[in-house]
Amino acid sequence: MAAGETGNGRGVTLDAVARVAGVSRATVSRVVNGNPKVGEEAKRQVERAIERLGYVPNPAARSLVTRRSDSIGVVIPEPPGMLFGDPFFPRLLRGISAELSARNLQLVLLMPQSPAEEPRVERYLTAGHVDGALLVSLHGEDAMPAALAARGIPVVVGGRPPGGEGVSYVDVDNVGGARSAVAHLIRAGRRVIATIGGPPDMSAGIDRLEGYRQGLTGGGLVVEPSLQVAADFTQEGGAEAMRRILAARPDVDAVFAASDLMAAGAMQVLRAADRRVPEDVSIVGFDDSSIAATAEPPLTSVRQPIEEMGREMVRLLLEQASRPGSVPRKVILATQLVRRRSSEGGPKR
Amino acid sequence: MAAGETGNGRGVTLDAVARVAGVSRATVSRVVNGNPKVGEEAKRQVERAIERLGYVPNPAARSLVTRRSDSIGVVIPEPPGMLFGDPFFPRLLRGISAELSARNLQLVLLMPQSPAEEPRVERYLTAGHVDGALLVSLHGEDAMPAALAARGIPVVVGGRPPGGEGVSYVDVDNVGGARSAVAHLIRAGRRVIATIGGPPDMSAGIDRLEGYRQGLTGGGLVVEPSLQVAADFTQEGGAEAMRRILAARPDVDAVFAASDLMAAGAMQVLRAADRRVPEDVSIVGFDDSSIAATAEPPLTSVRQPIEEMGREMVRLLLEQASRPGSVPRKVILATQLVRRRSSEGGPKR
DNA sequence: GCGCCACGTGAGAGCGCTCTCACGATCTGG
DNA sequence: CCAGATCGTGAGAGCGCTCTCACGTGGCGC
Repeated sequence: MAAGETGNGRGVTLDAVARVAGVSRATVSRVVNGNPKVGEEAKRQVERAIERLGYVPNPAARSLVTRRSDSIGVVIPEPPGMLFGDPFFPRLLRGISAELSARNLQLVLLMPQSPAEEPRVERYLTAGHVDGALLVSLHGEDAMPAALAARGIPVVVGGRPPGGEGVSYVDVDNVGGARSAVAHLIRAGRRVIATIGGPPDMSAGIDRLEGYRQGLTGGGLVVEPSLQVAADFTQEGGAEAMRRILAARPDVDAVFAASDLMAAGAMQVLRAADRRVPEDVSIVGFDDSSIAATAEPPLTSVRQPIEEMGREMVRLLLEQASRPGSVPRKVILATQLVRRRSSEGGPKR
Repeated sequence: MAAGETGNGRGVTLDAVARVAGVSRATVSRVVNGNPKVGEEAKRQVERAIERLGYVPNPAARSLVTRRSDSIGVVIPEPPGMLFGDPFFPRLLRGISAELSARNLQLVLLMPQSPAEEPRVERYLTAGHVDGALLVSLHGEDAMPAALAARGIPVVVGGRPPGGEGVSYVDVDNVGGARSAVAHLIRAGRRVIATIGGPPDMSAGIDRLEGYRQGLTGGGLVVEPSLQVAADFTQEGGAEAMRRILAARPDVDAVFAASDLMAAGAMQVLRAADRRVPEDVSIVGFDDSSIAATAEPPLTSVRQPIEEMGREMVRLLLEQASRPGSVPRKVILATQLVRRRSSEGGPKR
């Protein structure tokens, strides 16, 4: 009686509970699902029986009749996940997970490790395993959002989809973040401001470049092609870009890098070229990842609310699922400039 | 006929396929599941019908009868996941995901964000949603592995569980990695080697400290308490520990930090104290995370095969699931020292 | 030439749950 | 005091699939 009384619940069915409680299956089901139309006495009996038998509903059986799976798929293609070296990925997942578990939904993670695996993922998502899907944005045009939407499964994309905008998405304000970074540099007296951009086929790259241009124009400076170099978000790419910039424009006195990793690469090159940061060249990165605080000097960077992005994706998805056929919506979350030493003080002159 | 012929498969049942193909449900089921006992002609007909109708099996219905879910749960408690600031977490997930999808299994991610959520997770795992569970190791004693095992659900832990060893686990060779780091420092002529350890309630902390001691002893040096300071794997913790070490042992000429983040913190403090790295003080970290390469000077570090750890966890889990009641096994994966500038050259003398 | 053995196939019984519907009992209003 | 509404409950019909079992049918050995 001490132990073993409450089994593990596996194999205990609704029917068994009903028998023990002396009621019908329907009544037990009502109790389990919180249906108010149950008498006091019956409810008590059922609860006791459930407790005693350690009953746990069989999810498959339930799902079979309700036609819901109570879980949603999160698709993160391999390369982007790794690119942002830093906690981007875990933080996004964390936000998504938090919002999901608050609603008693489960998270099925799908990581196609190559384009070849995408059909598999798509098949999985459309087979009814999930009630909706969250996709993190991908390079260039991606057919998946549209394909899923066409099959009637609710979809929300994280990060503005580079292709069309026929799908709901959540993104951080890349344009605004970049703009404020540049404005900050101008305010500090910098006048020859270069940018190391991201890949031109990713919206984060495109939008941050756009913000850079707006920042210059807004500050009364002119946009010059010789000050713009695209890279790939990696440290090595950032270093290479910085070399090119130094060669073309030795008079550069500030750099806005579209990622912290690229900023770190740029800083190495500047150091090798005997340019002091921030005295000779000011630097601002993007992401406010852990290397920003670690760098020497600590890197001014644009912080993005990644957890919040995850949460918002879930909210948008559920909203979408609750009324099918509604028009795609987009949500843009504000970014924030975090000032550190790499952009301190005015120019040397 | 051009479009719309193949629907999305939702709502198309086995029965519908059977009718179109002119066979029974059983035969269709056989074809779908690759049962060889089906005639050529029938098989062809069925395949055609499946294609035409866009049939996709209903996972819930299948799961209801097979009593398998074809998915496994991965439990990652919040704090540890974030602690290793760097790609530890995504990389592990990537390894797990790769191995899982090769076997056509799905990954359900559970991130209890506080101990209060653990019962929820446990209930989920035992309700039959998953065929097995992968847990990443946790602080101190954790009841979950035992609880799950008791309820008959296969479990594999990532990282040696600090408590008992009554459960299968996969870990990297923390002891060996730390030992080789210290051996490397000794070989370079260092004699006063301090360590900044991890939390003493985490196996990674314990084992790396043990490896440090073995390294010293193996190199003919003595283990001195004044050279050992425990921290929490964070950069700030590493900095604080370094200050303590400098105060107690100004003669220190090398530091083995149990994480790269702590090594970075230590380097900042050394720089502030006008000690050159590596000339005055050599440093080796652990994890070989992205900040190791980014640091200035680049940080020598112990690399761990994280993806492989994920893959191995899956293998072990499936092995365990295939024969229930088998004894717990453990798998230890080798680590590798990656040399960079932070430990270059001999001592200054 | 007859029994026997594959072999391919179909009928049908569930898997455990939800949900509609019908029913008796109790309550309300005129 | 009775019609009608209200409430709690149970019976039963599936949800879509797998799998056992039994049933032809043809080929083979002796």
